[in-house]
Amino acid sequence: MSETAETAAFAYRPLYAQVRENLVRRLIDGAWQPGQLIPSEIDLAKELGVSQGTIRKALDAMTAENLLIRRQGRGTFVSEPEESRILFQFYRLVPDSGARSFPNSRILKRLRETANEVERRELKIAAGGDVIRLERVRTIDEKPMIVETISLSLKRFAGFEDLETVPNNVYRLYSERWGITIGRAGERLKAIAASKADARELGCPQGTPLLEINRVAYDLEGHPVELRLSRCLTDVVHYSSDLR
Amino acid sequence: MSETAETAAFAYRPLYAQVRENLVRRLIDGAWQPGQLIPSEIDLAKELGVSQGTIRKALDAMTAENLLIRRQGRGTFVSEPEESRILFQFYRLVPDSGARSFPNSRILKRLRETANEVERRELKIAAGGDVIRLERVRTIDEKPMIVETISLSLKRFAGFEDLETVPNNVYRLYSERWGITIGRAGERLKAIAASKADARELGCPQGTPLLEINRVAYDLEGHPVELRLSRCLTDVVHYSSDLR
DNA sequence: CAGTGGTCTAGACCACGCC
DNA sequence: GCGTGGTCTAGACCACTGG
Repeated sequence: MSETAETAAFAYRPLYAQVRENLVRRLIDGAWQPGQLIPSEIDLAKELGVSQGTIRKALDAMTAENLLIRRQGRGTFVSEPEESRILFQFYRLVPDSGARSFPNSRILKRLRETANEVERRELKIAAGGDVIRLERVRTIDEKPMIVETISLSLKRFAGFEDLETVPNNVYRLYSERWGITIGRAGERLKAIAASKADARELGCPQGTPLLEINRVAYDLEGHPVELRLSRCLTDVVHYSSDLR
Repeated sequence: MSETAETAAFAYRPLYAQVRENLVRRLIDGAWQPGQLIPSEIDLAKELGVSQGTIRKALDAMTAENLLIRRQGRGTFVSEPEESRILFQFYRLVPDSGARSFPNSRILKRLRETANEVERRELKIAAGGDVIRLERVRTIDEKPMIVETISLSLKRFAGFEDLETVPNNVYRLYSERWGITIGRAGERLKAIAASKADARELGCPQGTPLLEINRVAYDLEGHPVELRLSRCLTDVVHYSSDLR
């Protein structure tokens, strides 16, 4: 561990940051699987030759990033994408009533296409590269609420075409089938008018104001993985955002 | 400090949490003013009779909440509401180009009214209580982009009626004039159609899709302070949200 | 150079979960 | 009772700032 600090005199990096990088690498490489109990602080400290306090600082940082979950008396676990906390981490549309419910999905289309300009730019796909384009409608209490298009690089998600079904929780699918964990996402929101096609799927008049959510999701290494364009009816739900 | 821990056997609270509470109180009471250099870790440790590490943990927590700014070699300072970091903390509308610019404001109305039902509920105002209602248009590069209504409890903001002018940055005004610091805010977003009045102010056709932002802002004690309803044209700007 | 916050260590004790 | 993470302490050294 410490050799790195000594040889890297050009750019000083704290020990705990190096430890964190080492441990995140284990998640990326799949050495530590979602749900798994990882070694105790003391064992990790012995293994890496640093103090327990330094290990703790790295683990605390990863916990703050939702990569790990610590349970006093039990141990430290790798976060699972199906946990409700993670489930809602990337899903900010909530009913006005406040009760958080998760939508169901119905797939409209699943196509393999050549990546368009936006997809090439956002997903860093080379010219001529292919994408999987997934169109689906999401319903809350049977009522269509969201129509969305999901784009994935076929290079990154080899074999997506051959899947029999696409589950509701695709982030869990990414994790289980391709070992890709979504670490963070950025969303850009606008208000738009419903197109003819959107209106048909959502059962609303053409031109109805919709909330457009343009999401790019990134893996643990910070590479863009998924592009998602959602159009949402917001008559009985809203997008919730906390500023602090 | 420690007496609290001993007498409060019913509900254990870590020392650093008690220290944090003690220090936040100094901000609320105005003993520590925005921009001020606060005592060093060592001095605080001596004063409160705890170790430097415990002080550090409290200060780090407050730094994470944007209440303090720590500068290695210089000291720890109280955050100022006019700093650009804080300025953009509560302002998530950015030009599609990415260059972050701050809008100007033009006041349309400033009224004293009896609080309506929504204001009473969100701002915890008793029946019959009064509010200041502020209507303004915000422009980016001279172009009207946002029309918004700000509601404040008159009880909390005594003398607001008598102000000669209302500045663009009202959070700084709250801080300087009434010693109220906004600590966090919650926003609920919807897509709506422009009303006749909104359309006139924004120079767009009636029915144009607008992004509606419903914000409740809270002070350091967690009490609601400001209610704000914004309607935004999102043709050249978008609302930016980071999920992690 | 002195003083500040930032890192790292070592060790003690506490609260919690499980057997 | 034992092992886990959580808290608290004390002290050393490093990196940065300003006079």
